[in-house]
Amino acid sequence: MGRHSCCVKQKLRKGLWSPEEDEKLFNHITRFGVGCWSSVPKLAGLQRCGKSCRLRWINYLRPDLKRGMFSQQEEDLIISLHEILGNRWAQIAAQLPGRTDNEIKNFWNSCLKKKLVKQGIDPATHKPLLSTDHHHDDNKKQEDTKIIMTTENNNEKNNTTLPSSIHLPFSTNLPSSILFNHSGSYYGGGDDDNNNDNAIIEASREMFMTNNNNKATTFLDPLSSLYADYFPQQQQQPNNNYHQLSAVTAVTNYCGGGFCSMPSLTNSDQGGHVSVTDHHQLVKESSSNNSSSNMYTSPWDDNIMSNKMMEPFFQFNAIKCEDLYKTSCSSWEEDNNNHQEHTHHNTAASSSSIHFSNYNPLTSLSEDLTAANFDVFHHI
DNA sequence: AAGGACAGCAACCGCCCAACC
DNA sequence: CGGTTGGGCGGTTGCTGTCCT
Repeated sequence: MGRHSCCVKQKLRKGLWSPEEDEKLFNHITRFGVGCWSSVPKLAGLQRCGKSCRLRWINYLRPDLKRGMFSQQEEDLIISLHEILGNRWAQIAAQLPGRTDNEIKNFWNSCLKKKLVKQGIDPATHKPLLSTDHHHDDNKKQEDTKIIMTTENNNEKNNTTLPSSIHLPFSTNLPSSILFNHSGSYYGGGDDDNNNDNAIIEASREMFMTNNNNKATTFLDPLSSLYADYFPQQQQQPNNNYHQLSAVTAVTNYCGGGFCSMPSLTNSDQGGHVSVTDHHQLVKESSSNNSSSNMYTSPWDDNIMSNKMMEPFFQFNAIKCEDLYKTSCSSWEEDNNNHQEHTHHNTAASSSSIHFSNYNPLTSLSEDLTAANFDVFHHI
């Protein structure tokens, strides 16, 4: 059968997706939904085949994707499912919410397969390898166990090693609900300047979105955990400069067509460098008729994750954190040296849609930093 | 410091299948 | 009923970053 007809057309781009392409696709799908993929490129203004768009959406842009490393539970589940299902990655992926078949397939081929072999298990049959080497025994198993534990311990103790993408453990840092009034004043969370230990974390809880005309609204707050991951010493060095850094929470009005001024929607900059993207989903808990407050709950609440009201979504590019950090913190260079893994972002490529020039890290105000429909609020 | 080897992963390719005409 | 089209899936490739010598 060969190539799809949609791919036969000339002048179709191939290879890595640029942030601009991602944004176009993201805007299109969020606005019109997933329909006929073959028509998506034309409607979205992309020089890609529909298949490529579909793949990009499913494997990367979809807002419900879980990112970051596989947990031990996920790993075990994949192995178990593979034993039953074989290489039916799509079926395996169906059992792991937020994971794509491609991701699982890659994980299997790059890690799990080798791990099983090391443990003396045939990854194809999940039975002990019939090897002439009878020493795939306790020593090897212990070694493997050690490797796994070391990795996990590192993740827990030392956040300086970032995965290529992060699944934010948001629920651990966010209050269950945050109250704001309609002007964006902050009512909830905590921002105790006298207790700098958790200044970033506490302050980053500030987020706000007004609800317009009883329609769905979206917001994102990528920062409370991003800071914990990006600048872990923040919590260890309460007197450093970091607490003066204000975090920016981008807020936009979904119904107002506000995606147009979103920052880059990709975590893959053009150089293919590592960067971090997170997707956040808003749950508007209360009816907008309740004028006393707008209450938002953590989108990661399991009960709410199944709630249809969470449909609108956002994603946030951590480059913004870095840009802001550079802008705001005089000790950037110093920190930069300590976080080389974090510095590969092509910030120039993706910072065009948001400007920090007017940003005052020492005040607590909100201002419209970008075009219409894109509001930025910040805190500390 | 340089370069080769390796690992990880995004994206493409080719095939299958179902829906539609 | 056969041809066409489009979506889905698994295998594979190739790029990039990291590690190792």
